[in-house]
Amino acid sequence: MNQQGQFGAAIEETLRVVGDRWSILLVRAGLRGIRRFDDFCDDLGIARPVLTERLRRLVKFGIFERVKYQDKPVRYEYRLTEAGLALSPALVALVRWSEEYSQEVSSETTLVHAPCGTELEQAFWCRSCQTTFGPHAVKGVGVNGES
Amino acid sequence: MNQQGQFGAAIEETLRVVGDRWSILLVRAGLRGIRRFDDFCDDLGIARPVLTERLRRLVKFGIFERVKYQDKPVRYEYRLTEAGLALSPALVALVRWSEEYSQEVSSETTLVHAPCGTELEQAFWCRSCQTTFGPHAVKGVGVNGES
DNA sequence: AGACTGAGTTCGAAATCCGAACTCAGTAGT
DNA sequence: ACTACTGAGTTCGGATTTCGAACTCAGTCT
Repeated sequence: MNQQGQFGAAIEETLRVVGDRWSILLVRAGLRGIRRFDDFCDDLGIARPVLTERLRRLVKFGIFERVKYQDKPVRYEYRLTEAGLALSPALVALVRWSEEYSQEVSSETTLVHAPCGTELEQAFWCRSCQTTFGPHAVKGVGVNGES
Repeated sequence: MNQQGQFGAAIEETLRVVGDRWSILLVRAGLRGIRRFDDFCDDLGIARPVLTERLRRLVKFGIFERVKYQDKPVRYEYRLTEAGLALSPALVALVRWSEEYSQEVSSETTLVHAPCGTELEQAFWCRSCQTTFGPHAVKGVGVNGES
């Protein structure tokens, strides 16, 4: 009871991993260099039991890894894996969206192209055509279409 | 009790809107052409009371609009607004991620550039430099140091 | 009249989330 | 050697969300 269109079941799967209120925030914290349990806790204001469970799950799905960083009292920290870092385009997309469309306050920060400082735009890139294009030109292959 | 880094409070704000288990799925369903209450319900398997509440909130935040499409028995449907459509880069980023990194099954579908059928890549575009670039060249972002 | 549609509501049970306090191993200070 | 402190978690009871199933309500179809 759930036929998927061209966007595929892929998203559902992804959201099963990072689709809750905290996981993406944890990834963002990871990108900001946060690694220790208590720091995640303080930074996000997440309840400890929830943090425990969430980190455990993210480790299981290969987004964070639990690394021992000290022996004396054994202590572990959580680092983003390559897969975790690879979520940054999604984070950036969300930031861009809020800059553009969110009615709320915020957004003192803007994302820019580091070398030149120009505000970045997000686009899809076709290697064959050597062009950028927007969402309307995206199609999913493997399944039958419908508009 | 929550100092945000250079990724800004923007994400938090966005996640306050679409950061639950269903909202992004609803947007995706919207992109697939789904508009009616019962269709969302059947397609996603979401519980009706939750769907009611979620749609209401998404309307409030300008992602969907509630449109009367019939008078006799008054009936409304939900359509994505421009702001809603603008979430698609984020969706695409998530799909791309799952294609690349998700260990689970799935992913018979790949996203392509409609005109030519080439698998798409996602990139940031600098209007000044006329180039595309990846997440590493994004600044204002808190990916300070570390590989 | 009776059955059906479509957009919701209402309900009680089940799963999640929360904050606050506690554990446990080891370290630092006196 | 006693006390205080760290850091990564657990354990608790209570509050919030979610769930599925059944119900409502207006109008239509046969």
